[in-house]
Amino acid sequence: MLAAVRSALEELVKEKGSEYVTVPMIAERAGVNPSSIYRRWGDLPTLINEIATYRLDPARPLPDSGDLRQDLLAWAGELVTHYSIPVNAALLRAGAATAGEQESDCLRNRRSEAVMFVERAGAVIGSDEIIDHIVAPVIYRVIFAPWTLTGETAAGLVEQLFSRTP
Amino acid sequence: MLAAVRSALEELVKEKGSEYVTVPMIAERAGVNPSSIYRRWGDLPTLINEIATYRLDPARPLPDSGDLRQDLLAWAGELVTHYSIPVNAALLRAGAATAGEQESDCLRNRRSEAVMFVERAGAVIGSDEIIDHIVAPVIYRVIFAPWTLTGETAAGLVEQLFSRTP
DNA sequence: TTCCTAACGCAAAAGGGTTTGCTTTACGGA
DNA sequence: TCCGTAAAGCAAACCCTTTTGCGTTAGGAA
Repeated sequence: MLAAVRSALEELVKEKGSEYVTVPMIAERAGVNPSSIYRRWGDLPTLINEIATYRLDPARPLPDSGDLRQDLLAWAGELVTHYSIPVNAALLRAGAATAGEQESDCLRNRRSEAVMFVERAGAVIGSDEIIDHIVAPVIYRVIFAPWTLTGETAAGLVEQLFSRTP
Repeated sequence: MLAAVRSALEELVKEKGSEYVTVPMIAERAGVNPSSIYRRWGDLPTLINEIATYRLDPARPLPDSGDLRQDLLAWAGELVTHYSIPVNAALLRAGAATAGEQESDCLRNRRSEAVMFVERAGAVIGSDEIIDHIVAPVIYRVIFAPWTLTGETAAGLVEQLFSRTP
């Protein structure tokens, strides 16, 4: 059932936007009963939040070429590719609405990945800078200006980050 | 009526989060009839989007000291101050959910302001860089990690932007 | 002042979302 | 195999949201 609900939600969120999706809609598309969804998740925002979280597998292998810049380039490209898929972008937007005072899972993973890169490379660059100047611009574009997200976005951001004076 | 609805929505969005606000709630708090809201805005997402837009007055005077860096610093500080107010942050998050294929008004203004700075200063820096490395990090923090938004955030970002090799 | 129009209040009705009690199914351990 | 438990289906009831028709009010133009 989880799988059916997940893909139903993904489809609907892409088709209509998360504000216009309802529990009965999801239930019908998933071939389950609305009451099953209510019992399991309580309400729609909770459901959306949970589904939006289980994306971009935290256990996937990270780039490890030995060169920080190379790795960041691959990693950023991965990020862009992921959110270029409309479903993922829509879920991110939905997650943004429910984010708030505590860190949302969506991005905790991104932060910890950034920390790992930095530690592995020996702090030539700060993890905050990776978040501010690579992750943030990408996420910002995904949410507010998806059409500015291109194949060159990732490379451009990494290059700018590395062109700063040391 | 617009004013009453606006402040009612702002209060409720701050109290409950935008997902849990309904039209009748807003109507009651604003002292108006729900049907008036429906006739004027059509539905809740539209209302939220419009209210979230009319913030950070587009007609306000922009910093103009003659020095680009100085101006950007003041401008970024304004942005941070604005979104440090919980109501404004909540409205931004709500707006994020409804943003999508066309540019949301929330940030069109920011973009045009950036363009103005660049033109006035004679293109020593690109407007895209201002968006990517100042606006985006701020907005990202507002939405996903509000507690990382401090008094030094704006200054730090501007400094980093200017420390790049020309 | 009078008329016209647009916006709002009011109330009833329609529609859809949510809750709830009960039944049925599926799975795992005696 | 035979329970016992947890999850899901089903259907009815409940409640809130949304729509709609109509009366009222406010503001502007003749």
